[in-house]
Amino acid sequence: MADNSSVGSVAYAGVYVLDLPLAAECIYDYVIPEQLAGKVFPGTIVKVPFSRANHSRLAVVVRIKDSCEYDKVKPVLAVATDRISLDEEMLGLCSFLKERTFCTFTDALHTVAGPVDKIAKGHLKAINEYNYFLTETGANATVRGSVINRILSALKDKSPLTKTELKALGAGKAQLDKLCAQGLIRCESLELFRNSYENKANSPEEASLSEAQKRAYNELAEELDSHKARAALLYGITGSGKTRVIKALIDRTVQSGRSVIVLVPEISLTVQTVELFCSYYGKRVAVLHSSLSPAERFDARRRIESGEIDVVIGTRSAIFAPLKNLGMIVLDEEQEHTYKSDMSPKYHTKDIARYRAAYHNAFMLLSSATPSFESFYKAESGSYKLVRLTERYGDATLPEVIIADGRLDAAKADTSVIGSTLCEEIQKNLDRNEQSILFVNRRGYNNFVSCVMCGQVITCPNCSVSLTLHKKKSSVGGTLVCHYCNYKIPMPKLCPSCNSEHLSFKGYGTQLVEDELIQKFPKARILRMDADTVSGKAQSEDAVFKHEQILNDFRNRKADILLGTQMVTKGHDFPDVTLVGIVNADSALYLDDYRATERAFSLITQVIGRAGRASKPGRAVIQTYNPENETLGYSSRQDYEGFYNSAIKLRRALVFPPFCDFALLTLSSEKEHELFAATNELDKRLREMIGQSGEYRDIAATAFRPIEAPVYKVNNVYRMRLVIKCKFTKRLREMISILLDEFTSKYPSVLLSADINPTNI
DNA sequence: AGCACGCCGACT
DNA sequence: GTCGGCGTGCTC
Repeated sequence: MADNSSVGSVAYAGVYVLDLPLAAECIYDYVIPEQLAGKVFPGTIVKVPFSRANHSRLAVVVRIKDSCEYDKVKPVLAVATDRISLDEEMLGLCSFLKERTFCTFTDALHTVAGPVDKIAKGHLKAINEYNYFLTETGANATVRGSVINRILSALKDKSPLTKTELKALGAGKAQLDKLCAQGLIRCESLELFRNSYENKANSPEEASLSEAQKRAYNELAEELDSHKARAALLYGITGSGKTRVIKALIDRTVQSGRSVIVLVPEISLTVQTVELFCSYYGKRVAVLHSSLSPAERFDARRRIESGEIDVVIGTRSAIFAPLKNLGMIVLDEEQEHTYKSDMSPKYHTKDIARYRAAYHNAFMLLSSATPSFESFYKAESGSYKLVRLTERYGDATLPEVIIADGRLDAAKADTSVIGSTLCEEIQKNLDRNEQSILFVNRRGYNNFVSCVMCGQVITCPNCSVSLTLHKKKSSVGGTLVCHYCNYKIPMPKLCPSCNSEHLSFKGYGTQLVEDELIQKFPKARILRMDADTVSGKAQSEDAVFKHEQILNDFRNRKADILLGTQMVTKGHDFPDVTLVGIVNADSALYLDDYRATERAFSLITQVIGRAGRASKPGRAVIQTYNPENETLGYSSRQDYEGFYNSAIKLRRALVFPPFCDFALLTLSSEKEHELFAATNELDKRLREMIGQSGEYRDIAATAFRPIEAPVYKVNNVYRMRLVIKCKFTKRLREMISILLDEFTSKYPSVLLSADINPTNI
């Protein structure tokens, strides 16, 4: 134990020890020994002795103080690394994440600063390019050993040469080291950054802004120039040219010497936007997204930290890009659910953006054609500046929307998935040699296989969902696939439970629609884009590539019809597409989530927006059995504000977001009995806490009864949910923390996690 | 008595 | 998480 009664000022470091479970995590105090005086600051990564065994552990210093109540303080062992430390903003972000998402400090640290522990241990290093120069001694030297001679004469021709180039001449590491030691050559290492986007740089033509765009730009520039942590919502209909306005604002920010983060919902869906920015800003831009390797990610961080980057573009984790002097943060398509992290820490990018904007006095710009109700409400009520772009740019006009009533075909006993109206429109497009896009909500062929005799649906043995049939065009057999755990079996010929050969196939996905298209339009060239055609694994690097390839093929007119899932609906600009079809709008409209209509509106509006983006007029065919549906009406008129005004009344009346928050507690376990016991006790304890005489009766929260998760079992893990309607205050966070603490120790086999304002309820 | 095993609680 | 402490219960 340190003797802290001696003279002089004794300093203590308050630290978070890494890799502790949530229950053990708190700020531990360690005394800073004399030899480390002046070397330990908030943000320093240190080694400390921990637990009875005093194993050396990594820890992050979060504060320095000159006294300490605890009487058994141990000393800090050492500064773990000088390669990396956290600045004030990063430390603040870690605490912010920990407090609001109930994650461990270590989880927060990884999210904010990357694999700090690996970097500290030297597992992740920059790749160095070694350059060898000929010294004066070397230039005058005459050597025989044939390899050495070759090295020197090569360097006499051209200096420097890289290690790789010299190795090609047969030079080994030992020989190079020896020559260096003899002073004949000298070596300089240069950090080499792996940057896969570098080759995308070129100089595109500058586009000038339309009058409407200029007005929007001027209004937003005023907010940007204020150097205050202001926020604005750029609400612009599809095709109004929001990206041009944003580009102009980025220019302005960069010109004023400040940096920018541009966030996009998904890189593979926004390749065009990313390429556009890369081409404008060249080497001053860094691209960050989830399919980068740890090494590429590390390099990108180094480039950003070194100050050579003005613009970072990326998906949600790019919000943590360590840019200094941030001037603006843009969230493009701000309503997209991908901005909410689905893994611990379950943060919302917008909250982090607000934090960083406040820290830097930067401007936060949200942009969307179909803003989230939360954002539009804030814009309407004045906390965000609201800027509208209400006309399509250039000659483009809004597409004509045709609602195709599926009941009419059904009455004619037509069981086709592609109804008569949509068929006619596709045919017209094929005749005129114009392109069409079809949106189908689901992948696979049929998503329900059941037995006509015994009624059993073939389900996944690991999950409580039906298996989806996947098969090649018009072939027999095929594979049954679970879309949750990827369990696969060959399609059985007989019912697995009663051996009957009468199986029925219901529900359809992209593969069946593709098949039907081939039958109806044998001459049409069709491209299908869904998770299966893009790649087996949707998140691999390959996926980005295949994605791009399909889209490029379509843009280059190698196909007449592009058919696919959500992927086909996002901001791609296809000038020759004059028809879009939504094969089944009902599947989006009737979900039991309170935000289902909001999402359906957004989806349908986006799909419609794909048609007629250039000078040719476009049409959109929406197939539905509910042509009178209100949401459908609003989206077919592209009337966001009408939709918002009607829906917000209901939200207000029911006290739903944005007028309240939801906290979702999920309990999961492989052991169903223990899950039940834990769920009941959690329910009881929660009601006690917020009840009449409970210690948290002041927080005005309503707890709903625990229910099974929408998919009760996934990968043999059972899941129960408990929803609390509340205001997300400090008191509420405190209560949830206590619940989490109590339960992790009491039910070790049950995992309890909290998610604030989850994307689905 | 001596030790294997499992549960619990502490960790600055 | 990881460790040690300590109870239980079995074995030499």
